[in-house]
Amino acid sequence: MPELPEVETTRAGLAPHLIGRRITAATLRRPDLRWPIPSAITDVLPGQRIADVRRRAKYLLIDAESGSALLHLGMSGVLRVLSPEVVHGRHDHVDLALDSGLVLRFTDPRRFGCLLWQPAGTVHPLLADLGPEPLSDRFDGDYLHRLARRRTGPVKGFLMDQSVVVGVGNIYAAESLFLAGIHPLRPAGAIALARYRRLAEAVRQVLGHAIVRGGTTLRDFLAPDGAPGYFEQELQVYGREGQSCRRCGSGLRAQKLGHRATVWCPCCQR
DNA sequence: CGTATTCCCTGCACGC
DNA sequence: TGCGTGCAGGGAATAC
Repeated sequence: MPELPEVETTRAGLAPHLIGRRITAATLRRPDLRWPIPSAITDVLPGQRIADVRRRAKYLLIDAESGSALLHLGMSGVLRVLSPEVVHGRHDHVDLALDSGLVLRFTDPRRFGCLLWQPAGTVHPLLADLGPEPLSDRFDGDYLHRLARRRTGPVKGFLMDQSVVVGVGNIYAAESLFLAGIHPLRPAGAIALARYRRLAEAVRQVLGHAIVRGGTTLRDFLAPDGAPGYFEQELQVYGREGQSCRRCGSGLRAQKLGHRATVWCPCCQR
């Protein structure tokens, strides 16, 4: 389940294969993923050179001359650079052929991902209202504290709101709150500045560490080179319901928040 | 505006 | 062995 570190890992893995290459063809094996794939992908993109591969939030942008292909991996999306001789499977929905002779293949069994088009000089609506990058200078405890003022909902949901800060999904929200010692159900507006400073630092630390580790592998995420990440071995609370806290030994508690599993340590998180 | 809920989709783990 | 059920989850859309 790609969150920001997995997307960043994918970006870094793809970039050397893509930057400077020309796209020679686009093959769609179905017309849509989460949304219809725009005609520009087959009509405009082929023939263009890739200038850069960027990430914004959990989106990947493949910058070509007249615009960018905008990709989201959703829950189960994988991008790989392969020899075109590799036989495609049932969920290999899109191939972008490169002048290197290789293909960029987008696989997504659950089809929560998307492939869209952002014309040069425009910002796609999906990117228009996103919050700051968690690893940028715009994100810190003062910023979180200011934004949380009128929020009465649980801090976990606040932290996962992509208009507040991008890239923090269910796994890293749980881990960051554990590291900061904050109870995930505490109302966002009822947390002091000092604790938000701690939380912002925890988010940076957890995400930064996960990127270094190559992303968390759960179920169906693989990095572009096929090497699984192994951050999951270091998870403190996520997926550990009923087990004991690695720090204090207390039994970890769990509850549904919205539709998301939420796990915390009743002793370490207040 | 903020908050809670629903929905999209498939593969897998589970129980009988 | 096979079937049904529940679950996983990003985030847009919807309803208050």
